[in-house]
Formats: sequence, structure tokens, C-alpha cells
Amino acid sequence: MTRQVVAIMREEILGRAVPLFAKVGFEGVSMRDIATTVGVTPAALYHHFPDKDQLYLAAVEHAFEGKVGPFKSILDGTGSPWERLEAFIAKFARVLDEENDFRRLMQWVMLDSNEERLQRLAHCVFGNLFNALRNVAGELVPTGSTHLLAVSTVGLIIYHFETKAVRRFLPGYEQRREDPAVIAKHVVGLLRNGLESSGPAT
Amino acid sequence: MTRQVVAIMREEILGRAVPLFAKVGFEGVSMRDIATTVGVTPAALYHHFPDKDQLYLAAVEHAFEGKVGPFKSILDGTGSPWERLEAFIAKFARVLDEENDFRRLMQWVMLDSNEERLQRLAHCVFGNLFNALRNVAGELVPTGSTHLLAVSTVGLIIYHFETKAVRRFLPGYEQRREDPAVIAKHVVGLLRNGLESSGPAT
DNA sequence: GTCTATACCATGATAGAC
DNA sequence: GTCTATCATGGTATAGAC
Repeated sequence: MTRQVVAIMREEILGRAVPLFAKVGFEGVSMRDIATTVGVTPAALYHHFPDKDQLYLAAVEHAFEGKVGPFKSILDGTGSPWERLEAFIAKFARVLDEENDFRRLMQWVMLDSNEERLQRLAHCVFGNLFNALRNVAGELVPTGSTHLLAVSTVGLIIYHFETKAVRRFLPGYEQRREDPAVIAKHVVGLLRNGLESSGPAT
Repeated sequence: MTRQVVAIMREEILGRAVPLFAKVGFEGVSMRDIATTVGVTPAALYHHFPDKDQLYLAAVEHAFEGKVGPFKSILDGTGSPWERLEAFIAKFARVLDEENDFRRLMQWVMLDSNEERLQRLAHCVFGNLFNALRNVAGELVPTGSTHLLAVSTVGLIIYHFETKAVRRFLPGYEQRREDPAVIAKHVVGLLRNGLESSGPAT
């Protein structure tokens, strides 16, 4: 029963830390910041996590918890490979649009210079999902490199959201084209038939 | 002539600062770090730049100097739109592969929470190149959104390099598929005909 | 399990000698 | 134009009372 209370406080800390790390990254957040946001003193945090590094790692994994499963279900699910891929793209675009913290944390992770953290997150967080996507790619293009195809697919979707903050200041930016459904449709068209048939964006 | 000496020291500082910022980002680098690398004291840096923010901004712009021009030349150059696009993709992949600092700085910029910096860099650094790419996209797909198409094209290429550090720990990673020429060929195939004709990766 | 208090160090930035 | 010296602030982390 004490165990539950401890676990709850742990969750509370992580829940508050995630948006902070998402916004300004590991180096940009201080233990004081997190403590203040949670409503405790910095010393209290050290009762739940040995140091800032471990807290960050736990926060990232917390942010990814439950996120990967649904995507994997879609990719491993029923229907033709194209149907599954399209469903994945639509949902992925929606999640990226709605959950900025999740997306930004992914970006911070990619820039992490710490090999240990990188490896751990690759295995714990990305591994399963990436494999499911590779499987679908393999069904669609038996002769291609599933690794290459999976990366291209994800990059094609995610880059629209990674660059959104900058693109607001670039020419041709239009609010209505930032709808995740529009982006998903565009991406599917491109994957199906290439550029020239990606046609008019709705 | 004193002007020249000053300018040289400025360049020297920026040249040394770029790799530092590229590796650990704005928050990860201290003025002491930069000073040590340059071989002066921190106080000396403040003779050339008013504060850390301005030094960072100058470093980023320094890293992008000369980079944008050649890409723009290719895109604005002669030949069919497809030829120009392919040449751009090939060169872009090569540069991303060779110049890690350049690529990582782009990634840090995308995560910047500072609206001012973001806007300035968008205009000074990305604006021209992005427009040139949009023009080519417009020639290829007169009915499509050039903004969407340009973002997709860049994302399709760049994501292979952004994720490289993580992908090393993911299944299906193969050294020989990390060759920028292989990636460029893969991307061109995808843009030309979509997934199913992206065929076997060389 | 959280607090107060604090040790100890790194940070950005400046003043003033040379 | 660079140095030495220094300041105020804020960083991680710990000790020990409650």
C-alpha cells in the first residue's frame, strides 16, 4: 500500500517532467524546475530517482508508454498491407499533431550524444514498432530493403511535424494544409504512386 | 587592416564553436568551453560577441554560409525538372553524410524554443533554398501544393541521416545501405514511382 | 517521504589592468 | 584585444531533522 503511494508520486513527477524535457531538452531543465512544477523541493526528487539522468530516462520511457502498442496493433492487424499502412500513417499523423511532447522528445532523443541512453531507448522504445513497420514494408515490396523503406515512410510523415515551427515562417505555409488528415493523404498518395500522382492537396 | 584581424578572430571563434554547438546544442556548451577550444579566456569572447545568444546565432549562420548557394544553383539550373531534382537529392545526401555538424545544427534549430531565433534563421538560412525546391516541385506537379511537396522531399532524404545514430541499434541496419548514393537512389525511385517500384536497393 | 539547509561547482557576464 | 580577477546566480546533489 505504501508501494502504491510511492508509485503514484513517481508517476506524478514523470508526468510533470515530460513537458519540461520536451520543451527545452535535458540540459535546458534543472532539477529545481522539475521540483517547482511538481510542488516539492529538489531534495524530494532524489528520493525517487538517483540522479537527473535516470529521471530523464524514466520520463522519456514514460512518455512512450502505451504509445507504441496501438501502432503495432494496426501494423500487425488484419487487412491488406496497404490498408494497414494507410491506417498507420493516418493514426501516426494524428498522434504527432496532437502530442507535441511525444514528438519533441523523439527529436531530443535523436540528438542525444549519450550512446548508452541511445541504445537503451532504441531497444526499449523503438525496436518493436520499427520491426512491425518493416514487416508491412516487406509484404508490399518483397524485393526491397525493409529497413530503408521503413525509415522513408516514417521520415515522410514525421518531417512535416518536426519542421512545423520553422515552416510557419517559410513561404507557402497554409494552416489548412497542416491538418494531419491532409498530410496523411498526401503521404499515402506519394507512397502509392510517387510525386507526379500526388495530385492536388485537398 | 585592424578590421581584417578582427574579422579573422571572429571567424576563428565561430569555426571552433560550430562543432561544439552541433554536438551538444546551445544549452550544452558553455562560454568557457568555447574559450578553451579557441585558446583564449571567456572574457575575450565578449569582445567579439555581446552575449552567448548572439555568438550561437552567428555560429549557426556561419555553418550555413556557402552551403545553401550550391543547392540553389542546382535547383535553379538547367535540365529537366527531374534531372535537377535528382541532382539535388544526390548532392544533399552527400552533404548530409559528410557534414554532420551541419545536419545536427539543423536539428537543433528545429527544436529551438526561441521564436526570434527561429524566425531569423528561417528567413536568412532556409528561405531561399526552400523556395527553389518549391519551384521545381511546381514544375513537376503543377496541381499540387509545392510547400507540401518540398517538405516531403527534404524529409524523405534527411530522416535517413537524422536517425542514423539510433538506427545502428535497430534491426535490419546494414552499413552498405548507409551510402548516400544508395539512399539518394532509393529516394528518387520512391518519388518517381512510389513504394512498389522502389525496387531492390543496390 | 518531504523538508531545511547547505556544500560545492559551473555558469554568464563584467571591471579594469596591460 | 586579451588578460586576471571577480560577481551574482543557479546547477546537482547530500546530510540530517521531522
